[in-house]
Amino acid sequence: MPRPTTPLLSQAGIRAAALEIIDRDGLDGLSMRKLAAALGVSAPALYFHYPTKEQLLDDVASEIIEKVDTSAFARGWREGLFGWARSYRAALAEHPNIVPFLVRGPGQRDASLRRADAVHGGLVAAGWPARDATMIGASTKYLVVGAAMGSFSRGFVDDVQVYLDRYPSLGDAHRLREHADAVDRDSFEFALTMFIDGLEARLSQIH
Amino acid sequence: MPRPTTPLLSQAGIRAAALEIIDRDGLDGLSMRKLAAALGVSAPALYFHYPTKEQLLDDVASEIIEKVDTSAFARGWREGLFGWARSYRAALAEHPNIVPFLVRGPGQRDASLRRADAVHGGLVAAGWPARDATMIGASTKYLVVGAAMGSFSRGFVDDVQVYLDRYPSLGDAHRLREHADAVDRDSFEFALTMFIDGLEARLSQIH
DNA sequence: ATGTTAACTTAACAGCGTTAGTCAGTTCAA
DNA sequence: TTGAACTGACTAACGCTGTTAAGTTAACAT
Repeated sequence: MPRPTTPLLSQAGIRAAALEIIDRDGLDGLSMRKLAAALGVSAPALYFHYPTKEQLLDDVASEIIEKVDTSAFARGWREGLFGWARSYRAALAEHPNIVPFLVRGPGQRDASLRRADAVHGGLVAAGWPARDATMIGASTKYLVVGAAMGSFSRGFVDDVQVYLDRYPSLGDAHRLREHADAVDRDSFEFALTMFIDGLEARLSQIH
Repeated sequence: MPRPTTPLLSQAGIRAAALEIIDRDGLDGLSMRKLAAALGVSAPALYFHYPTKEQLLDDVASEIIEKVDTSAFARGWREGLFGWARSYRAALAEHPNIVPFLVRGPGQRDASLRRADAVHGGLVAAGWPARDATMIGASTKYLVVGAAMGSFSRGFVDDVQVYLDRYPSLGDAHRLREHADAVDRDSFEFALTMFIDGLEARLSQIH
């Protein structure tokens, strides 16, 4: 079956199938052979569309970052920071399994750099010194990434037996997971609020 | 060469060699064969001492977490939080390459659970509501993990060409790296301070 | 009509974690 | 002192991985 009339593959289709597998089976659960099988094709066929697995994952990662919204800086630095952080976290929480990969290259991914620039610009425009703006951007990223890694880690306890053995009275792992998710979500909001409260006090000291 | 007079391998020796390789070649750079070669032994010999690579890494991770110090809570929650966070971050920054693995199981690793308990206890003893204490612990971990992932990411730019192509005027990648490290360190301190300042305001509201 | 490119195929390579089976040195019981 | 059991290594091999090479034919350009 050589050169079909209408192409079987496209970059977008490959990305979508890859992300689906990652969401379902984890980052390690994605192999080129499995991906090819899901697309009804042999593994080397993928290499006609993507030079390496790394490049493919990089594109998937960029697609996710592209959803992060920094527009809230139009309503002030406080709103901007909240909006960016929440949107960033939400984007990662939607695909927790890819986070460990996604976090590798935030320094070099274009979509990330554009957003970092927007954040920095929004902060400086609101009266923050450039050096503070850099640290605020980095700090917020720490919170987002840290929280995202938390929800990523959760995936490893689907191995629920570990918990059931330790807390035999619990019995319902679904509840446990939901609880952990809620703690993570609340803790993130908490951390973000405390951090921004601290920032506000500092800014009022500066001016 | 079967069963030598004095054993060639020990769990501690294997862990040390593994960590050395991880520090030098990255997490993906560690293979059982390479590790065995470094120890002057064949790969399957390792399986006599460790049942899986995962278990080995888990032990290495625990060894690192074991260095995290929570004793500063004896001097109050503020000092405790600062001390814990800094010690935690320092422990991870010493071996950035293992961080992505280390972060996988903080919920199940015993060394982590013990420290989480100490932190929670220290906060509650200082007058924080239990629910807040949980969120404070989680939030601080987010900052530490996020910052650690940042310094982990740095490893991927040893591929300096990426940067040199983009900023040809820079020319000295060593400087760039040091600069990034400094930004990370300062941003972490900044984030931690802002966060704890926010906490202090909140605690004074509670009481 | 012909040559080139495009999009797939199967076969294969080197490396991975891991298992099976073998073997000699050590330790302990009879 | 001998024999059995155990220990700590070995080589060979399995199935998996990302990736490359070579072959095949449909589609497109001249």
